[in-house]
Amino acid sequence: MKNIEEYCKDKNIKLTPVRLKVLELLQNEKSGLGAYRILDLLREAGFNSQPPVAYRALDFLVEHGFVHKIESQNSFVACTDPGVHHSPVFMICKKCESVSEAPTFETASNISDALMATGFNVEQTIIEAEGVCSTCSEQ
Amino acid sequence: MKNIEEYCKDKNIKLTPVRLKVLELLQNEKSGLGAYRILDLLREAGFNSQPPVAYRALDFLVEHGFVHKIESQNSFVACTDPGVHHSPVFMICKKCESVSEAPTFETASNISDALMATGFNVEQTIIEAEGVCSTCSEQ
DNA sequence: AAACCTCATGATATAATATAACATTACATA
DNA sequence: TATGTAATGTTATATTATATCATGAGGTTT
Repeated sequence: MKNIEEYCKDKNIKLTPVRLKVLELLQNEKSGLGAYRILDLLREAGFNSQPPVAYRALDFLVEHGFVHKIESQNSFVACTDPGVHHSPVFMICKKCESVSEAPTFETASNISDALMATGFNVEQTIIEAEGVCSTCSEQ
Repeated sequence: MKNIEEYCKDKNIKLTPVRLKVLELLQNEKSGLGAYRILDLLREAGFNSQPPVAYRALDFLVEHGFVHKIESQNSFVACTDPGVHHSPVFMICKKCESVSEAPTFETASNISDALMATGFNVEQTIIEAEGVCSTCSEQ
């Protein structure tokens, strides 16, 4: 959170009440949350609950790297390393539904390198692994 | 196509007219097609055009690896190497909108290895790179 | 202070993507 | 023929996302 507050101050952008609330909701969850789930939770917390409210907050948070979208789920998770530019790799557990961001491996950027070598100019990568997390595997 | 026909014969599964048509539509496209675009094209070709028709055909084709879903676009592309099990890596061009399947790099499976080493049991990976293709870069 | 600008929010409607559920058909084979 | 299974037909609806226009809140300029 301190990273985020500093980042906002530096860039002169505003973490308004809705935005902050959405960020907190995501930070309290191990799974990804869909926009309409977030909307429900916002309503419970006394916020206005029309879809654009949630989507605008999410757009803002994603744009600034505070939140990531999980494309294979149409869901959102809080970034575990906000303010630091990175190419996230997600591990999605089929059993407990947790979504965790893997520590950035060299191999992630190796993919970009390999693609770049074929002439394709990579700007962004989306990497999501589905499987079973270590905790669930042990059981 | 020969691969696909053999595969179907071997596994005793049926490439019915709608399924074949959807596959052909995708094979003729460099971009990903959305389900409702496919639905329109099916209608033009004289097929029944209710959403489940397209989604069922797509489910079948994806299940058997003849088609891949591009998660970041909610679109579908024909597989360039059907019948051969692989973890595809897609290159999505922002300019011409082409979607191409990268030749399978070792680095792709390296990601799995790296994640496995952390204790996460990978079953499937989704890897999509957004950027500019070599053709568009040259211009 | 008044006028103005910009960004954020409010509010309504609708677009785009996807599936549930149940009825019907087609074809293999017992 | 009857019976089972997979595929298709059909209707309705769920889920995800955006367009559009109106209003408000807070600065900056005049």
